[in-house]
This record gives sequence, C-alpha cells and structure tokens, in this order.
Amino acid sequence: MENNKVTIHDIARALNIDSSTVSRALNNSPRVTQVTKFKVLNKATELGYQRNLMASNFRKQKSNLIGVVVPRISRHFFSSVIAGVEEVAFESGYNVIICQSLESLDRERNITETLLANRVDGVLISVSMETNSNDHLLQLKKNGTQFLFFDRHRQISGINSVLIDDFQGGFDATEHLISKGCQNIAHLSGPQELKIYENRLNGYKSALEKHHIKYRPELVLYSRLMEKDGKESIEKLRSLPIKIDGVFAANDVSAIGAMKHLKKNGVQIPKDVAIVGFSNEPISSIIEPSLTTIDQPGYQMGKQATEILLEQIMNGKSLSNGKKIILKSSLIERESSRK
Amino acid sequence: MENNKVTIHDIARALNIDSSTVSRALNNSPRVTQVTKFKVLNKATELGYQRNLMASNFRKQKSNLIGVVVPRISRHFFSSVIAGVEEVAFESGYNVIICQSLESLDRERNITETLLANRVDGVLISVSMETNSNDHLLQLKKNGTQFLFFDRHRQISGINSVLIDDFQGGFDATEHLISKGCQNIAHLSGPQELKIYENRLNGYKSALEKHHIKYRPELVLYSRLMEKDGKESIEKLRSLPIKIDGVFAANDVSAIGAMKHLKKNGVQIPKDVAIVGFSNEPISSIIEPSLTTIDQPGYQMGKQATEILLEQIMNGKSLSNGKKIILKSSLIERESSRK
DNA sequence: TGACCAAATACAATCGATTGTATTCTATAG
DNA sequence: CTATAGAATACAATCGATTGTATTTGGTCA
Repeated sequence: MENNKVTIHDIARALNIDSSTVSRALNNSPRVTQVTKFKVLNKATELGYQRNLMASNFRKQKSNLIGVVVPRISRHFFSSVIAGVEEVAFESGYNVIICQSLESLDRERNITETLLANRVDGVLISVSMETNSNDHLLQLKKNGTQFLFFDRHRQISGINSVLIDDFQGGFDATEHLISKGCQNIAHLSGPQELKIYENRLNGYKSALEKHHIKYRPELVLYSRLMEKDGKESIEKLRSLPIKIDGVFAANDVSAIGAMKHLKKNGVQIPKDVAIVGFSNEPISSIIEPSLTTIDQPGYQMGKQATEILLEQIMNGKSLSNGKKIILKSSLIERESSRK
Repeated sequence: MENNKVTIHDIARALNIDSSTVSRALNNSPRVTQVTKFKVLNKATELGYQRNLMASNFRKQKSNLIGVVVPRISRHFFSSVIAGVEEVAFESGYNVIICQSLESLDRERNITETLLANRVDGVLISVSMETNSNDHLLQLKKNGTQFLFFDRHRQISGINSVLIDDFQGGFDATEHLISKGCQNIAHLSGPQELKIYENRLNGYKSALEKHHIKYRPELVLYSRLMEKDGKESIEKLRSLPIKIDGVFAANDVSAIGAMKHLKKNGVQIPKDVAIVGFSNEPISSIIEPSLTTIDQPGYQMGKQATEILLEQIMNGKSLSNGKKIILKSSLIERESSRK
C-alpha cells in the first residue's frame, strides 16, 4: 500500500547522523567506521530501506541499462542469444532492455532513438534485413554510446562484432553436400546488405570452386528466407532445366519451407535432393527427415558479446578497434543429407 | 565522441530565457507562447538536444519501465507473449525489462528484488514451476508496485490475471481423444502448485466423467514436463497392466518426448496411441505425425496483459480486484489424433 | 596540558528536468 | 494616463543519492 519512501535521509535522521555518512556506509566506503556501518545497515533493514536506483543512476550518470536489438525475439537463435546476454548482464548488475526491429529499418531507427534517450550504457545489435544504411548506428557512435554487433553486422570502422564464421559455415555445408555426391547444388540466400548472407554465399562459391564445380548464378536465389520464401524458391528451381540434387539454405526456416514443398511433391529427401540448413533451430531436429544444419552457438555468443560490451562500458571506449570475434560453427549431420 | 551534454539549461542560456520555460516549451505546456515554443524547438534541434530520461523519470518518480518475468525466453509461447508486451509498451513509451526465472524460485525472488530496486512501474509475471510461496509477490504488492499474472498464476487476493481457459483446454483435449475412441487416456501433468496444471487436470477429469469413463489416478503422471519427462512418463505408463490408447500431455514438449519414444518402439500414432499436447509450439506442426494441440494465443495475451497493467499504473491501483481475464483457447486437430 | 595528526563525520553542491509560486510584461478599459 | 487583469516568463525548491571539501573528534606524544 504505502509507497516505499524510506530514503537515506530517513535513516540519517533516525540515527542522528548525516545522509552522506549513510550513503557511504551503505556503499561500504572505508571512510565510515564498522560500528556506524553496522548501525546504518541495521536501521536500513528495520525501516525497509531500498536504494532508489533512479536517483543513484541519475547522479552517477549511468543507467546500468543495456539495450539489445534483435529482429525478432521469437526466433530461437535470438532468444538463446538474449538468454546469454541476460545471464552476464544480470550478474554485473545491469538490466537489459530488449527491442525487436521486426526486420524493419524504420523501427530500428526508432529503437536506437529511444535507447539513446534512455541513456543506455551500451547496445548490442543484430541488424534487420532492411538495414542498408548506417546513420542511426553512427548516431550511437557519435553519442559515445558503446555498442557492438552480433551475428548480423555492418561494416563500421572501430566497431567490434561477435560473429560466427559464416564463410566457413557456408563452405562446410556446401562441401558436405558435395561429399555426398551432389553436383547441382542450389543456394537460398538472404539480402546481400547483410554480411552474414554474403559470407555464406561466398563460402558456398568457394567450396564449389575447390571441387571444380562450376558456379551457376541461376542456382542462387535471394529472398527474406521465410518459410514461404523457401517454398517459392524451390518451386522456381524445379522449373529450371537443370535438375538440382542438393540445396544449401542460409537458414533453417527456409530449408524447412523447401523440404515441405519437396515432400508434398513426392521428391525424396535426401535420395533425390539433399538439404542443409543453417542455425540449428529446434525444429530442425524434429522434422522428418531431420535437417542437417550448421550449429550457431547463440547462448555463448550472447555471453561473449555482453562481456565485451561491459568491458567497453567500463573503459568508456573500445579497447580493440573494429575487431571481429569469430565463434566456431559446426555442421550437424542429420538425415536430410545422409546417403 | 563528445558526450551529448546538451541540457535544457544550455538551450535556456542560448535563448536568454529560463530553463523552466524551456522545459514547458518542450512539453508543449499552454503556459508558453507559440513563438517561444518555436524558438526553443529550433534551438533544441540545432544543439542536438535530447531529453535526459534519467533525470526526467527521476524527477517524476516514474521509471517508465515494466518488468516481465518469465520462466524462459526461449520457449516460443513466452517469446510470443513478450512480443505482444513489447508492442503495447513501446507504443506507450514504456521500456520492458525481461527476466528469466529459469524455473527457479530463488532466481524469481532475486528478480523481484531487482525490479523493485529499479522502481519499475509495473510487473507482469508468469511464475516458475518451483514457486510454491507468495512472499516475494506480496512484497511487490506491499510496495504498491502494480503487477499482474499471465498464464501461470497464483492465488493472491486483489491481483488480476490474464489466463487462457486451462480447464476448458484440458476438457477439450480429453473429450477430443474420447471422440476418437480412446478409452484408456493417460495425462502428463505438471507441478500442482501451478493452477494451470491443476486446471488442465481438472478439465481432463471432467471430460472423463462426462463420458462415464472411470478416472484412474495411476494414469496421471506428474513431472516438470521437459522432453525427457515425457519419455520417462510414457515408459512408466507402458509398464502398467492397462494398455493406454490416448495421451493428453499438459504441454507440447513432453508430448513430443512421449511421441519420440513411442515411435522408436514401433508404436503407431495415432492408430495405437493418439496424442494431444498443449500450447501449439511451432514444432508441433512440424513433427510427424503432426501434433494435435491446444492453441494458446500468446501474442494476444501479452498485449492484453500489458494494456491492463498500463491501466493499473495510470490509476495507481487496480480497478478490477482479482479479476481473471480468460482468453479462449482452441483445439487444433492434427495427425497425432486423426483416426 | 596543548599541539597535532589522522580518522570520522558533517556540510553543501550536484546531476537535469519538473513544477508551484512569484514576478514582469502587455494590453485594455475607465 | 493609470489601474489592473491576465498572459508570459522567471525564480527557486525538489526528487535521492553521491562526492569533494570542510569540520569535528579522539588519541598520541612532547
């Protein structure tokens, strides 16, 4: 009922000492005697005192807030990252504000604006599929707000990123299909504004090259990689004169869209067409045949990104300039490519 | 680089007026002329002013923060709820702090403590499986922090909840199985401290009763409903002398655990055993056979809960005392019960 | 005893925006 | 031309904790 209104001044008054002493006692400053600290702590408990973080943060010019911007919370990969972020942040006394861009650049701009107004101490961001400019990100930089990218990054000088090795992932996925005997391998790629898709595509190309398979641009389709995009892409591919026998999709969702369509049309997986996805979403192990995919360590990525961000916040600047932390990804072979 | 340090005082100085006038101008107060407002707004843009929400919130004794406590972000149902919360909160200028209890009461206590210290304006909570006491929740109440339950609630007088109709869901699921000819229907239930599981169980019992099927306690198994719990439960059930022909699981994850085990052992679904889950997780439509389940409108639940919470915050109190908003759930028939 | 040092505590300003009250300004009526 | 209402603006306190500086206290040594 009654607003918890106990302040350090109330404690000070009750003990007939100054509020500054109370403050220092509560913060365990060496400038206060053990005896006084004990009295203050006791009285604080007695009165049910709780530090007003709004006041404290304001005075210290530190919000103890971290903003996390993701395209969509409900994507398992991102919620794993967030779980990792939470873990590290919470331990260090930071709160996390989570924002969804829903793949919209407008929303993303809006979000960075809000985060700035809230004076967050730092921002972790994985950009939307629409993000093809850096102005809102540069605004963060100009304001001195520490931030870094994870997963979906853009090239901005001096800004760190925590990524997985998308090139290697794309390479591994493609080489895996080749090792299974596939020769006409299609690739479902995403917006090329995003480095991750560019890199996965490059990995794909590189694996083809290594194995002396000609790269055919018509086998690479670009979309936003939703389930229906996977379906539509595979339809287009099947209308081509070339008969594809392998598909490397840049995410699991589109891979599953493709699989569903193939199954419905009586195409056998992996016998006729082998498929590899990307991200290791939980559904990929449940679907039948289970989907071979590239595992992305989301939880670990979240933890690591947050550790680096907190370090940047502590130092008021990034120690490593424009560094890319590359986390290992690994191929998980499942039935969709086992032949 | 340079800290955005422009304050209303800078604007005031530049225009040779008082900061209070600037403040009122920026807040569009009727006490300031249009001319002055115009000048202030212009100068603000010119100097790159951004309101310091830390200061503003502190002064107004309002954090504009909402805390959301969920067992686990990565569960699709909860991330959908959060998406709904975000949506409504963001529009109203609130930020959302998301916390995971990870099904631990200790963590949940810790979290409410932190949220209180951060002076959040309100809290939405879906309690953990371990939560068997209300002390930490009563602390919120005592502090005058507005809060309400969604999905997993506890009985506290005067506290509102947004729920789905678990009883009806349990009833529908069970009756559906009966309508498919099942006679020996097992139920995988969760901790009875949680009303939702109690209610789903009651729905199950009620449906049996309506159709004059004897309720057998040995067919109801209690667990934390993880995938391996589903597997273990089904193992136990299969060792009973009674041959079960239907399973109603209180969530999809445990249903899938059970399905996997049955399939591995050559039991045909739905021919030998029909299965119904609960929650309509994305995997449930992907698994084969696809899983009949009860749809929970998570996104809508998040939106509605937030609307009510914001109303409570506005009024400084709950208008409706201990009201339960019950959202409709609906059975989605899929292959796991189609016979 | 008095001087002096260090330890403990008190004083007071501050963070930036908000807001109740006081003051100044302007225009109009008498 | 002055009195005055009402509009516009200025003044000043405030939110609660923090922190640099000033003051007091207590103990030690000459």
